[in-house]
Amino acid sequence: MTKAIDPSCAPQDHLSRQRAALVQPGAIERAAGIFRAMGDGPRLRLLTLLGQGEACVTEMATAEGEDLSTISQRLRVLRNEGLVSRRRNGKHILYGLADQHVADLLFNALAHASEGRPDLSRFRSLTITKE
Amino acid sequence: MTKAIDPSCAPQDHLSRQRAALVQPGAIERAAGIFRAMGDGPRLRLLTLLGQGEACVTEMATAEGEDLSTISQRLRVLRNEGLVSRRRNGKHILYGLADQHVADLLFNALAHASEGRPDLSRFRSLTITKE
DNA sequence: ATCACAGTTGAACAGTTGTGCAAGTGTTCC
DNA sequence: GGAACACTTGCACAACTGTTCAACTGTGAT
Repeated sequence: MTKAIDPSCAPQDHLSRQRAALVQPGAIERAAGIFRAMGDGPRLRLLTLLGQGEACVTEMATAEGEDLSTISQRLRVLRNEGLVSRRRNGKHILYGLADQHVADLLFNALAHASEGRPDLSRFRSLTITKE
Repeated sequence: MTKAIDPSCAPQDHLSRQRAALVQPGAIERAAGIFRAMGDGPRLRLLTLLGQGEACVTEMATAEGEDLSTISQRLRVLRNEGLVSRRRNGKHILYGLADQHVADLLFNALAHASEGRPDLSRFRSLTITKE
């Protein structure tokens, strides 16, 4: 194991000291958890679905052409990271995006992924005007 | 396999039709790839490091107390998703955040993860004023 | 040209994660 | 109460991912 010693590529290493002051240790791990939950195609599709408004599990299952159980499992991951809200409405359970931060994250990534003409203006307005 | 049929929890399913019009199919997969790359503690630490300015691999290795090879492998994942820039400077190779979108994503997630008093104002200004 | 330095890459192994199935809640309606 | 509906959860298995080590590439100095 060849550990690295003495960079010498920068005047002084401003890195390790400053970073510690900027973000508290736990924040990075939690942020990583959020990204990990969003870092899956099927799960991200669910989030974009919810970006257009609340939906029940059955509704999402039909939209995705998937088993109810599968959707529920995906939602569990998103719930564990606090990305979605959940409320019961009679027989159904309605899911939605947890807050504006999540909608922003979603919008930002889609914009970056679309690179150019995403035509997400309608999507953004839909999610922003939600609360 | 119990496929779901007929939601009946919403007036009509506005979901599948609208979503297709909003984001092109490939965008979600690419966005998921971005999130997946950021969804790892060690890799995300690297990005926050780069959020404070460019750094060479050795510098990051010392800051993280890791092997050079390990850091390089992590950077490869970030590079494959277009999250970091790379340029040679003599013996060293300097990495940086690819663009403002990445910095925004990073900032947003850290803000959401810190929930309250992140004190990220300095971080944001550092990354925003970069170009 | 040779040596040291800086970084990359491929392969193998261990740990993690997504999915499908079966069995389990909780709610509404009769 | 009981049946039907709308989910949820635990488990097992396959597929993926991160790390490590060794070998390799490219740059700068002697």
